[in-house]
Amino acid sequence: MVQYSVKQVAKLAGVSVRTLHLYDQVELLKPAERTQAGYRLYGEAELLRLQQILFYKEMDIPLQQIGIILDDPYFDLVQALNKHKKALKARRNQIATMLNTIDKTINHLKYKDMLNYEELYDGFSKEEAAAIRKQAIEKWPKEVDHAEKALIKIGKEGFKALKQEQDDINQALISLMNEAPESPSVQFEITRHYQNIRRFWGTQNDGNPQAAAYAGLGELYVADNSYTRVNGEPNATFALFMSKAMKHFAETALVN
Amino acid sequence: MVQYSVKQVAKLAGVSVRTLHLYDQVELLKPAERTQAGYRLYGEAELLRLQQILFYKEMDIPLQQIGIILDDPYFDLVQALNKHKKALKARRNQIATMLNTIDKTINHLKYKDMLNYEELYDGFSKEEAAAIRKQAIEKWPKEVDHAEKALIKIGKEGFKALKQEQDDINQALISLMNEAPESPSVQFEITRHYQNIRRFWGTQNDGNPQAAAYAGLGELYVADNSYTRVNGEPNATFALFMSKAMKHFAETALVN
DNA sequence: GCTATGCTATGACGTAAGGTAAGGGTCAAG
DNA sequence: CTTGACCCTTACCTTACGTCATAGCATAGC
Repeated sequence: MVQYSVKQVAKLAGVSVRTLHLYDQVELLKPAERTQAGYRLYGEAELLRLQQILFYKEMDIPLQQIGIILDDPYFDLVQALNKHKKALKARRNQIATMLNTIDKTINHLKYKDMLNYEELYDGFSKEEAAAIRKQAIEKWPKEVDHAEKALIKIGKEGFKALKQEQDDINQALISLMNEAPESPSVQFEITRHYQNIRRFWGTQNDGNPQAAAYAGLGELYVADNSYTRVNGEPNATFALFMSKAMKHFAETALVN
Repeated sequence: MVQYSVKQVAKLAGVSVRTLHLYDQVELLKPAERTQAGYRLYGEAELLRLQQILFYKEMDIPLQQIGIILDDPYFDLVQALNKHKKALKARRNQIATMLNTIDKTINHLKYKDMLNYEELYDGFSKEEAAAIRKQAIEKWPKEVDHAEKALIKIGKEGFKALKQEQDDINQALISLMNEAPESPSVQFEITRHYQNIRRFWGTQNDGNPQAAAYAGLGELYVADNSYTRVNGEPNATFALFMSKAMKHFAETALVN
């Protein structure tokens, strides 16, 4: 009968001694016996059980559950695994969403100060050009070319009109800042705001993806309020107001 | 100047009161002031900051980091986000691996006792048929049909030969159980084992994916040792031995 | 027998982001 | 003046260990 000490087991299985102490304490893996001095001694059977524990641990199954799996012969393992699988999938989707948000934010920050496109957007202020370009990049991170061609196609006059209307809408919204973001008057202007934004975003699809994107843009305004300016100055309160109004709009008007 | 109590802020932002207490404690979000009685009072600015906190929290960024992002104007946010993105991607891939393992295990468990295919595998024992079918399903979960057609195509004689060799290899390995799993003699038999298994797995691709799959099969043997039988009885020690030998083989011989 | 070195034991604290009480003030309405 | 809703702080619980701190045991060399 071969016997192994904690350190030997730890090395064989690639875990720490502390882990073995813990597993002993929570009754997940007890040593086969103890020496007079209290040293833990493990046999082959325990090594096997440890392998099984690690097998399930690889799937991120909590230790408690592993104990049940290994000790309760009537446990419905398939059902438990399916449930766990569902949880993992949810987590995976959540991470995918976070990655999207991060990408958007990075693009946002990266191109925020990119103000050197005079030759392309000749005739507009640097700030205007950068704003347009940024919004394009946020929508089509890898298709900036396409976006810029589209903007050029609009032409200077078309773009100026677009910009004029955006300013117009902004002024209207600023004057409504004391109203509730959900109030009809605000939501009316928000509708115009949305329509105008959509021209930059193209018209590929409508409904839910657009709703989420629009609400997300509102959140972005809050995270970086240099976007929402009042009389040329970044204004945090206006940013918050806009994000609330946009969120409300997305959740009501844009629900398909 | 509008003031909000904890409960009001909590409701507005969709967080718990406890969370506000915590953020106060860790200096992430302090109330604008306190009443005589010690009640927390928040203003619009704090509401905005809370929105920003939640914005970053959505990306799973730790609170400590969020504090730095919001308070240190020289913090390189883009770099930090890129780093975080990398971590998230790693986590995503890890979850993908776990989902694969779970799928394999579920299939393994599900079809383990499916022994009613006499008509298809006529002439072989039920156990043999089930074993074949299970391995097929593990490799092609959604292409069992195809797999079974392939097996039929091999024909009874071919299959019997395959089975014979498998038994042969098993006997050889059992007799080598006292050797080290990494020893040349064991690894030689493992090579045969691998070749034979590969016939069930097809020959689509070789190299690393195969290596991981083979090592994974070894782990599966440990998790359910009814696979590795000695004289018809499940044998845990043999399972452990096999998994070690297969892992070693995968890590040395199968490295491209 | 003594000691240096290495292994082992238990106990306890820390981690992240809160949940969940316990025990006790505060405030406005009736 | 009481009631109910709200607020406060303190503190323990969660996961799966890492990291000491302190102290007992084992073995090899002298």
